[in-house]
Amino acid sequence: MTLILSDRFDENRPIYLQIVEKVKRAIIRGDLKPGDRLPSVRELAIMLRVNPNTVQRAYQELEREGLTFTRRGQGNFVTQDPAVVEELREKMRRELVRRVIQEASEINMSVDELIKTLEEIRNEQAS
Amino acid sequence: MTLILSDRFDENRPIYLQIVEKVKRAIIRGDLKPGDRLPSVRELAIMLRVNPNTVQRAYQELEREGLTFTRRGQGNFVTQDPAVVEELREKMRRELVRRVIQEASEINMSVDELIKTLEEIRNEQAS
DNA sequence: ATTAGTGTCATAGCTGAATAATACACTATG
DNA sequence: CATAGTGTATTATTCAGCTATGACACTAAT
Repeated sequence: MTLILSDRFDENRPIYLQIVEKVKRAIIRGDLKPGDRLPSVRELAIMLRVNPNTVQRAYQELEREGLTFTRRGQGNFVTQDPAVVEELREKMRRELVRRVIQEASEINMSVDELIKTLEEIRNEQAS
Repeated sequence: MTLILSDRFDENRPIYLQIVEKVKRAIIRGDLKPGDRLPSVRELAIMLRVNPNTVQRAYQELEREGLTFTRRGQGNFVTQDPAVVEELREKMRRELVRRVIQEASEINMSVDELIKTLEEIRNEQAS
């Protein structure tokens, strides 16, 4: 299956928004390609152990954002437009970097320190 | 005042937990030092425009975690133990780095790419 | 003693998120 | 046509978070 279902949900954020994020990441990774069909509402509900209504709400939000579209009786599909996917990819990367810098600054951690820590981890992985 | 109050709360996470995080960051930055008195429940409630009960809940959580203590009739204070503060600092730094690596991997962004992006930003700032 | 400022507790009410259980319309397939 | 699998909608219920309000005990200062 294309959607990671391993980890539990964060109890402190709405599940339907976490499903939205999960699908977005799958699209960015290419696990869900343009035109691909998403799991049906009922399928994904079972996989994630949530209510079908919750998945439905997530899918509505994805469609509202233009990332997916619906064919009644058939299912939900990833947008055909690769440009939209690329835009999403860049947006999420920028947002991630922006957030980490912001949060680091709030605990007196400079970009330099951030980089050094990441380099250490990279070098450990290499060994 | 020692606590940043500029930005609004994230509507998707409990306010009391966001207050907990806010206080923790102030402690790590040194804006709140060991032994320092926190704003009173009512004071902070007004500053953050929330209900005093919500601040109270946040303060209870901070005390439960051993970061603050209470003197009835006097207020809440930051723990006297600098080791506890240092431990918190290290924990939050580690957690931040761990999270960014995790989230990056979920959108096919390697540690290398992360570092390169951060370096670009650092160099821009230097100019 | 009185007063003002603390933390603390209790009750009630509101709202959004999530669940549970149905039902209905559409589409493809046999 | 019948069936199974789609999305969609409705209603009811539960729960956590938050607010509003009031009250009480403790502490320090006047």
